[in-house]
Amino acid sequence: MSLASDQPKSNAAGKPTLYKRIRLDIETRILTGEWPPGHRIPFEHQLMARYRCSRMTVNKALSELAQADLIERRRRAGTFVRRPQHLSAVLKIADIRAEITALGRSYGYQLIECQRRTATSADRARLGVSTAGKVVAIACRHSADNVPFAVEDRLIDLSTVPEAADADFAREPPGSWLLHHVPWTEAEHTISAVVADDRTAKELDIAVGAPCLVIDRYTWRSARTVTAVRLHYPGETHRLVARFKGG
Amino acid sequence: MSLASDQPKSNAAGKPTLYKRIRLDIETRILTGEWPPGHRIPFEHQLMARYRCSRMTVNKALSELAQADLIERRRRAGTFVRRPQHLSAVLKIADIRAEITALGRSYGYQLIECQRRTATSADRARLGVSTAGKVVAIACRHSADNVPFAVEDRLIDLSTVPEAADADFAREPPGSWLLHHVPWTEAEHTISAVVADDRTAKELDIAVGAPCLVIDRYTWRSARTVTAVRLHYPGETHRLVARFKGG
DNA sequence: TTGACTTATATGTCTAGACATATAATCGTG
DNA sequence: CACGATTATATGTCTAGACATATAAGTCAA
Repeated sequence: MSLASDQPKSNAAGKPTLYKRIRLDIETRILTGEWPPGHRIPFEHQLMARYRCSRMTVNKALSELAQADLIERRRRAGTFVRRPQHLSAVLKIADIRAEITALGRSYGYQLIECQRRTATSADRARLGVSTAGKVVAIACRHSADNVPFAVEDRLIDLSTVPEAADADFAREPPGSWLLHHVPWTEAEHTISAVVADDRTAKELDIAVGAPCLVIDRYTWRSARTVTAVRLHYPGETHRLVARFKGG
Repeated sequence: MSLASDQPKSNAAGKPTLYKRIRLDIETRILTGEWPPGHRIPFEHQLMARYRCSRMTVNKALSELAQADLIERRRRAGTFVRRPQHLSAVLKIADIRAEITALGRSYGYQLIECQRRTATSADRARLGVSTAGKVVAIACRHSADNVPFAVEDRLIDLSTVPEAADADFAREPPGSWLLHHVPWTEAEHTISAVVADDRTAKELDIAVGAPCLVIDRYTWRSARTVTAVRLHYPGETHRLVARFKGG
C-alpha cells in the first residue's frame, strides 16, 4: 500500500522526523529522571500505538538509544533504562600527524630510538602476552611548527603484526603506519597526569616537574595485542576536547 | 511475499547477521586503508546487488557507520570515507557518586562553600553569557572510603535552571542533582594536566606540585548554558579509562 | 561567462508483514 | 518443592516498495 494518504511524513514544516522525535522523547524522560534506571520502557507495540507508526520506526529510535548505551534491550523481557546514569562523550583522538596538520601547523617527526628485540619480561607484561616473541620498541617525538608536541614510547608485537618488521619508522610515524596497515578490533585508552621526569622534560623541552598529560593506548586485533603506546603531552598547552550531543 | 524461500537469513550456524557483516566488511576496508579518506563507497543499490539483500539492510549498515563518524553520506552525491582517519572512543564519565559506589567504595561528600550571587564578570565569562543574572557557585569535595577523590568547583546559571535555587547542595552533590533534574542537550569536556596549587593540595590531601588531572565540563540546554564545572583529581591515583570496539 | 532554472539521482524515512531467536513464565512430573 | 520441558512473547532481522528531499549536473538565457 501507499502511505501518503494515511500518515503525513512530510517534513516541510521543518519538524524533525518521527523516529528522531521518539528518540528525543524517550531520551528526555531518561535524562530528567522521569524514567529512572531500571524503568521499563513501553513495548514496541505500545509505542507504535502512541505514535501511530510502524514497528520499524519505533525500532530505529530504540536501536539508536541502545547503541548509545542509554537503554538495554532484552528479548521477551522488554527494554529498560540502563543503571549507571552516565554522561557519554565521544572522544576523538586523531592520529597525531592528522591532528597537527588539521590545526594548520607543520608536522615534524623525529625517531629517537628503534629496536627490534626478543620480548623482555617487562615487554611481555606491558603487552599482556605470556609467550616470548619478537617486538619492536620505538621512541619518537612529534612536533608542531618545530615545537615539541608529544613524545611517544611504543611497543609493537611482531607475532601479531609481522609486517611491522619491514616498516621504515625513521620515515613514517608508527601510529600512522599501523592505522593504515592493521585493522584493530578493540582498544583502550587510559588518561592520567604526571609531572615531567628528567628525560621527558628534555624531550619535550619543558621544565622538570611540569605537568604532563599521559595517554596509554592498547590496541588489539581479535584476542591478540597489536601495540601498546604511551604518549606524553605538555599539560600546560595540550588539551583533550570532547564535545558531544545529548539530543 | 515471504522471503524464507528466497534468502536464508537463519543464524543457526552462529554466523553474524547480514547487516553486521556488511558493516564489518566496509569498516575493515576503511581501517586497513584499502578505502582511504575521500573514497566513495559503492552506492546502496550496488551493495544490494553484491550482498543480494534489500536496501533497508544495506542502509542499516551504512547508517551505523555514519553514526560512528567513519563515513559521511550526502544526498545525490553518495557515501564517502571521512577525512580525519581517527580513533573514536566513547569515554564514559559517570556521575561521581555512581562512579565511586560502582567501585564498591563508600561515597562521602562535603560541601565546602555554596554561594548565591549576581554573576560577576568572571562568572559571565566562564559561563559564556553576556547578561547579568543570578548564579550559584559551589565548591565541594567527593571522597571514596574517606580518602579525597576529587574536588569540584561549579557554577550554575539560575536563569537557565531557576529550580537550582531551592536545591539543598549540602545534602545532595550538585552533579547528581542536575543529572536528575535538568535535561542537557550538549556538553563539552576538556581534559588537561596541572600541578597542585596550595588550595587544591590541601583539599585533596596531596603535596603541592603533585600532578592533577583536570576535567572542565560545560553543559548546555538548547542554546543556554546550564553549568560549568572544574574537577581536580589526584593524577597519581586517578585514571580515565575509555574502552571501545572497532568491530 | 555567469547565474537562474530544471532534472536526475542517491540518500532519508516510512510501511505492513514475515520469520528467527532468546527467554520469562507456565506447566508437569518426580 | 525442585527441576526439566513447553509455551508465549518481545525483540532482532529482513523484505519489497513507496514517497520525501537535498543537491550535483545539465540546460538555457542574459
